[in-house]
Amino acid sequence: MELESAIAALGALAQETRLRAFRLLVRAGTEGLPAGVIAEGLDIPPATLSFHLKELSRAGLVHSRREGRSIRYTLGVERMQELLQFLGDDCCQGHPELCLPRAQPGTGKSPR
Amino acid sequence: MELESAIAALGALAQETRLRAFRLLVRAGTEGLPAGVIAEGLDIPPATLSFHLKELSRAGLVHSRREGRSIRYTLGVERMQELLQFLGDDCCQGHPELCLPRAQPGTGKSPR
DNA sequence: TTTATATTTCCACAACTATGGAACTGGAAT
DNA sequence: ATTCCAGTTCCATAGTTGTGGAAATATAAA
Repeated sequence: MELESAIAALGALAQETRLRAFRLLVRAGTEGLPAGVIAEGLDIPPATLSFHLKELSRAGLVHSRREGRSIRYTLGVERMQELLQFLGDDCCQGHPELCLPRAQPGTGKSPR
Repeated sequence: MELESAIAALGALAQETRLRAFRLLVRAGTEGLPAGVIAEGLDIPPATLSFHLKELSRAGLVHSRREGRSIRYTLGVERMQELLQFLGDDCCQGHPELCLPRAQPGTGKSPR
């Protein structure tokens, strides 16, 4: 991953509304969620959500497709993976134990 | 990790100069680097670097200590780990293979 | 074709962020 | 004490980002 795309991805996530939307999509898994459901979940006006989804989309962190009259958003998994990889790069090569989290079952507070 | 600190960390990294400085520190490992060396490596004026290091520091992504007349910066490993963990949360609980990168030896282009 | 629903685009305004020169502070050397 | 060196703080300025109402667009239903 290039520096530029990493910056775009990090910038996209560095904002409350977008980070929340992103996490909803992380949890929604492969089927994703329609914009309206996200707006409702976050309790923000549609214009505002649309602005933020566009930003996440520019960064490649979400994808969207029309589905009847709604538009369904899904997580951009590849980009997310690249980002995590990128952040860990080089650190891990010297000290894997320090930087990369493992998929640890019981560790996380899950976000609500 | 809380949403707020995640936003602070992501925001701190979402800027070219800071992301570069951060990566220098990732590669520098536990001994870190004095500010002057970073400024030189990034080729920016000290006032500008100072501004950015402060930002990284506010986010907990770097630590600093005076050492003679220079100030040595080191990676804030714990915070970095928390952030990676946070981004993977919930995704991993359903589909570990999708989200978390493993420490893969031959995969990375190393950043320069 | 008219009407309703879902979402986006447009726009203006306020708030925040980055840049770097100049002045300042802390520590070491003479 | 004075001078030098490393880094920080201060400040003005330019640029970027977030907000949400109103208007526009696309699809589906009556």
